[in-house]
Amino acid sequence: MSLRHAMLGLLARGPASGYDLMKMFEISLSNVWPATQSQLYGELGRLADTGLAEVVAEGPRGRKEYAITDAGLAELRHWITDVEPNRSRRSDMLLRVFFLDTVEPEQARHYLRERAAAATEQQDGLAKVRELIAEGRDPLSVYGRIAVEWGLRFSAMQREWAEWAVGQLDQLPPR
Amino acid sequence: MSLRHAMLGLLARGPASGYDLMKMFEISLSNVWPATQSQLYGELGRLADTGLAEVVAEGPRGRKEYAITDAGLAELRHWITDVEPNRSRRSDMLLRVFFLDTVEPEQARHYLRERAAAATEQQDGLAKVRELIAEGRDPLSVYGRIAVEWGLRFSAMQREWAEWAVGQLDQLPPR
DNA sequence: ACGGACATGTAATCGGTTACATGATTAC
DNA sequence: GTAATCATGTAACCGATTACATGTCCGT
Repeated sequence: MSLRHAMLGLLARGPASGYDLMKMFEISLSNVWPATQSQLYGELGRLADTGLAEVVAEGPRGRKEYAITDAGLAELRHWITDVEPNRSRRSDMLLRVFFLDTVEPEQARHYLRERAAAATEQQDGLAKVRELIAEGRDPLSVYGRIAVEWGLRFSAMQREWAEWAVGQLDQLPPR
Repeated sequence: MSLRHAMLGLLARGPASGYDLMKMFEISLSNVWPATQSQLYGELGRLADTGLAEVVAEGPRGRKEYAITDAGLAELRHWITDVEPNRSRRSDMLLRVFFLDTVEPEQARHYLRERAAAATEQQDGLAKVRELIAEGRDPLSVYGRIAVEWGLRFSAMQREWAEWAVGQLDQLPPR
């Protein structure tokens, strides 16, 4: 139930409407926990029903502003400190590697080179993000940089791995 | 629709029953694309309906052995070479990092140390797997080693990142 | 004879995606 | 006036998980 906790996390920074949350997800959480508009409105209702958030203001166009409750904050903290993060993650990229023996070695090589290129691209994008948030000693900046650093290290690892893997293909017997 | 392709990939190595596939998923694919028994039987039916696989033998206890068809092999190869892998994905581990400012710095430190420990554990497990499959120039061994290497590099990266991140927390102002 | 492995299936539920549907307010 | 943005909601569908349900064969 991580969507619920992602929403509680954002609401912990201040009251927001469904529409506000939607933009926050797009801007800062899209790489870590994407969510659709439908999902957000549905879950906001459930959050209010279970007392983890409440409507604190109504505005134009039917706008409803929600705030996290004490129970919601407690639930958020419980999730962060007491719930073990999921270990395994599905990867269709890696799944293809398992079955690369069903295509020509030349296509396998191409596949791995493409992975390296994609990783480089991602790395370049994140490097720019890091520059933008290089300042700030406040908790939000510090934790933001830690998250971005994960992405940078991940894409660097993936690029190096893919380049190494291309070299490994020389071991293959002629087909 | 990666489950379908994972199954086609396994069937490409030879005919198998639902029960056989189940064990193969548990043993070799559980870290990359877990699947449940129900899912496998359901998808096997659809694979047969759409002509990507077919029943080639029936055995005791109602056992049905499936083989990949030419259409299935074509679909598998198409998926490997022409379909772009999903780039990023959901990580509740990283999501928690975004909201570490809602708990005490000491708990944040603990969270990150636990990530480092979990990564070390995973790394040790994979190192043992690598030893077991160190031999072999055949495609299956080569691609298997490439996949395991990804896991090793990933867990190494995660451990180093988590250790680095703990150090970053010294930047935080006293709470 | 019996237990463990082999073997297949269905139903309920859940979280997520896509598409549909509607309308108010604001800036130009 | 009108286009962009703000704003909320519902319905259908899909893939994955959990639980239920049933029965057979093989080794000891």
